[in-house]
Amino acid sequence: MRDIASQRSLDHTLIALADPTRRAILQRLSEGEARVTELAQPFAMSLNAVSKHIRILERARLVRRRRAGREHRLSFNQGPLDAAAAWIEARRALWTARLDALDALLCAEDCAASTAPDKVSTGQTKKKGRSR
Amino acid sequence: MRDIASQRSLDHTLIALADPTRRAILQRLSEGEARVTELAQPFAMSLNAVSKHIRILERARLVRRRRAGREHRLSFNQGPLDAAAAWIEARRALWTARLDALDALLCAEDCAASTAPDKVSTGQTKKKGRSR
DNA sequence: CCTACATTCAACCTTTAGGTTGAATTATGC
DNA sequence: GCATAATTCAACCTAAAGGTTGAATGTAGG
Repeated sequence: MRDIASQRSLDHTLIALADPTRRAILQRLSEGEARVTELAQPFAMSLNAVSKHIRILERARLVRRRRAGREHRLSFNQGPLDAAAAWIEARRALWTARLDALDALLCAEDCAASTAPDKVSTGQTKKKGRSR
Repeated sequence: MRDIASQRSLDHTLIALADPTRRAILQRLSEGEARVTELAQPFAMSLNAVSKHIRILERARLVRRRRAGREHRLSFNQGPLDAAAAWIEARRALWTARLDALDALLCAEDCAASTAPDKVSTGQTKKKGRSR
């Protein structure tokens, strides 16, 4: 039942990352705090548009806001990236495992049927040329 | 000028990942090939809806299609995940580097100003309790 | 051949994303 | 106090996402 919440927050994180403007903002913030106007400056769009992007980054908790008088200091928050990276890594691991199993199978066949063994006995079960 | 293309493909990858249905489909496919109907079966939505999700996964090149008679065999393609993981890792690295630099600064101050040195001289410049 | 299956295409609906402009809010600094 | 700066709020637009249903396509198999 905790799954459904982390599902949603993963959604929010990935949605937030899936836009070049927002990725640029995050890039900037990963180098240090900034105000809204500063963040908006490099972009050929209204301040309002950037403000909305920031809200989406906040929804994903990738960005935090600290009100300091009339200006808002935005800062990067790494946490959600970890979850996203973990998800991606898990699929990669699964897939790699599967390909390795396949390699093993193919190699077993090869080893059994092969009539021209060229450096065959070196125990090479590792992932090698498989397309990917 | 190659950047703009890889930007777009990163967009497509992250957009594709930013939906729970599509992540579930990818999860399934990372365990092995499947047909459209098989993929659709676990979901409480029309076959058509799933078909559309698959098209988005194909646009991101996360899924490949092999027509075999009247049925289409879908398979997982890991490549785009690598790019996404790389982007995420780069921001994490930047951020971590920055926090470490900050820690170093703070520690330098602490070391200079501290009047109640409790195990101070142990050369602890490492990242420790910083929030994250 | 003809039916039944696997899949997409086409048209439609509703919600959200991404952007605009203009007005409201709130703090600063003379 | 008052102009001005830093933000957001509100209303609107257009396009895309995510879903539906119904018809079209193409292949399989008795």
